Amino acid sequence: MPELPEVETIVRDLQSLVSGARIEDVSVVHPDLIVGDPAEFARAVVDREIVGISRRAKNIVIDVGGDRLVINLGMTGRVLVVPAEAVEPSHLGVRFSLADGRTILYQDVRRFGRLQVMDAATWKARSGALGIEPLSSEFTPEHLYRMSRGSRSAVKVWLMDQKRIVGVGNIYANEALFRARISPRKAARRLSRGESERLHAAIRKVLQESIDFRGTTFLDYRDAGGEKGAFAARLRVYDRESEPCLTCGSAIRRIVQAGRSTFYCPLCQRG
DNA sequence: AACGCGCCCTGTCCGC
DNA sequence: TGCGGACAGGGCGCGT
Repeated sequence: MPELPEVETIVRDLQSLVSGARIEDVSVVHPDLIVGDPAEFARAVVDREIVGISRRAKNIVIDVGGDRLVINLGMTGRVLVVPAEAVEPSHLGVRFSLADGRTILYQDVRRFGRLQVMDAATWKARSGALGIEPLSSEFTPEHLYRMSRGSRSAVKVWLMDQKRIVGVGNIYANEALFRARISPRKAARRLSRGESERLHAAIRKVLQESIDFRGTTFLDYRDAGGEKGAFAARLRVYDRESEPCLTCGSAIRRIVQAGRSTFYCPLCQRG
């Protein structure tokens, strides 16, 4: 479900809500969500303090005093901070009871998400295998241009590969290509320097704008307080099949690439 | 080695 | 009203 802006929003929420909190108890309701042994997972986080919270790609990374609790939300995962008396939601996966009485809930209807505890060195290696952060200063137009050389994949599919650029999923791949006026079918290696520059700028702009609006709620996404993001109203092509292009009025088209829906304007995004 | 596909799972919506 | 099929912010493991 969540792409970079949604995960970033949750991480910032968690930073203000639970930094410094102590985890007093853990109960794993759905063991299939845990990578590794669930009992070991519970032991590794109980009686630990939440020292820091950060985002890497689409992962929430919680420093529990050396070890890292890494949460990937899959399609429908939510991390919710709730008061002691709160009614628990359906599809509860993991419950973290805090010493102050509040609870952090991991909820996931489809259970595509995963939670894992690992030591800092293991996490460092895992993180190193992921692609570049698109909002970092290391990510430049030149970087995008060079990475795309040699890839025969359609640029839309290429953009979603987390080993290259992280955090861009189906919604923002569609939106960035529309803003850059590039056809989603174009082979990545055929991007010109000018197109690489436009795409680089469009990726950063759409991700940053969405963060400013606390992410896109298409169906399931909620922030750590259970609220929807407001960016859905600002999407220009995603889920707008047959509706008029906001630039030229042409009907937005939907095609399928690598099993995922692609939305684009056939006029604004030619060649 | 890069790339495409099927699969993991539940819920919702649409057409018949 | 019921039922089958398609589809939904992701990612892994497989085959070629």
